[in-house]
Amino acid sequence: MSGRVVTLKTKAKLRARKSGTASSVQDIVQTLRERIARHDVSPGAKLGEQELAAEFAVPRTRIREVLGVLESRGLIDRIPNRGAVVSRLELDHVFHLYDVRAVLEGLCVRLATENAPPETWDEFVELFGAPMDEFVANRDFDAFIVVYERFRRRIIEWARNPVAARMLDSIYEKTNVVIRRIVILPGRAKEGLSEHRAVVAAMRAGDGETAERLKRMNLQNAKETLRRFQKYVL
Amino acid sequence: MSGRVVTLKTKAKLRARKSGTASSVQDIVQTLRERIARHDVSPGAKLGEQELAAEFAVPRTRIREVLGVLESRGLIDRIPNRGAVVSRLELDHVFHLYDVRAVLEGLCVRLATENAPPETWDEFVELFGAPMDEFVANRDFDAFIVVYERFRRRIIEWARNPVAARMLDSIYEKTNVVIRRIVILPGRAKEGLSEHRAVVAAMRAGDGETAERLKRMNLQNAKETLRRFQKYVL
DNA sequence: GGCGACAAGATTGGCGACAAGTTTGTTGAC
DNA sequence: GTCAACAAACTTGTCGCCAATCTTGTCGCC
Repeated sequence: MSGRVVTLKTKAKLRARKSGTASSVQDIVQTLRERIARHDVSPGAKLGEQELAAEFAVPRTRIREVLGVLESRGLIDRIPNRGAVVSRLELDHVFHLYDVRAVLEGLCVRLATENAPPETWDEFVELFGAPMDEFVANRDFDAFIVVYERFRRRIIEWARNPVAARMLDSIYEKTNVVIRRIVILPGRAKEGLSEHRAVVAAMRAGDGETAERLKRMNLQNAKETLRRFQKYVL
Repeated sequence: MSGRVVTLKTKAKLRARKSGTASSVQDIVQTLRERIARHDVSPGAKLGEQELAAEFAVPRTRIREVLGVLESRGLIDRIPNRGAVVSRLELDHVFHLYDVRAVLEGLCVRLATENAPPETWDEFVELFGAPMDEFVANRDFDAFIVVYERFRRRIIEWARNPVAARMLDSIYEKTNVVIRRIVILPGRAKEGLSEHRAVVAAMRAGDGETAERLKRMNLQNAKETLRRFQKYVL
């Protein structure tokens, strides 16, 4: 009896030592989320339970729970008795996501304008000026996107609406790849930049309603560009 | 050895025969969802795993999975090693839900106006006329709400945007109770009715933008009423 | 009498083993 | 040579057991 207990304890220790610390469900979800978002695993690829269990050195039950979370977020599809595959992004679905994103970001822009002191946006008046012009001229889209995401996060932060924040998060994690493909489309970065200047100006002036309308137009335009160049994106 | 196998098979058969068919995860989720939405179990009530396992005659593991789904939908809170309780609706949270609901339903109203043939809305021009007036006069709020929900479902159906549909669904399942408490507030039913007449009229005329704006105003007004009478609602 | 500590009971968490189903590879006949 | 049927290996689905943690009740001390 005591021998068995020792065996269990030993196993636990071994596992803990072997891979540093045992990964929690949340950790694994986060890792896989990033992989899917960055297309490290391509859509349609199969996610085997045993495979993942071996990689993360955790029991299969835990992987199963992870896959449940990923499924509820709509990142993977599970077919009974056949396993889990990374969801494919249908073009129609992307359009649906963009329509929803437009109204939600519009809402957040308006709320943020109401909640934040106007000086908050000076930083972005500055950034969306000369620096971003230079990024566009140099085709430095990485720097371009970094600034965008910073703006996005700041808006959500000041909107102070966790419900909207959660929903937008689930949209971003599905469309991250698409966003990167849209900005490199001809003329889109420049166009998006001037649209954002208008948004930020309205926010700085404290005009939430206008900022909302402009933000929605901005995303409708992005969607329209996507529609025109869909052959090159998906 | 073979005796053990027989035991297991016998048990399975017994379970299958005893309770008809074994409930699937989805079935149990649906049942609990309704209970929570209808306040059959009050917020703050504890949901014991063994208790539920006994009630539905399924292994505890399945209940665990069910609780996982309910948690990801935000219907329950799980405290490690202490169990699951039905989430309380904070007033602030309700306001956040209403802001998001306003823009999402606004979107759906606009899309539905664009997608559906105008005659689609004749049914509701009719219903929102004399019949609903009568319901308000008689304080028949149940009939009143039935018509509203029919309208809501029709809008979502014609909006043809599964993303928005899903998000609105998760909002409704949390605010169902609140909706019922708002319509009985003094004057709110009558006010809401006239607002809806305007919405339907715009939809019938094919003016999606106006319909969207009116729908958003409608929900902002509902929220405002809720704010004024918050003491009596929560 | 009240408060703190300890032990017993109960509940949740984690895991490995077994069962069911699917895919793949092989063998046989047409 | 091709197709179908069967078998074996592998993958997913289900379940019950054991460990960890919290709750509760009791006892002893201040």
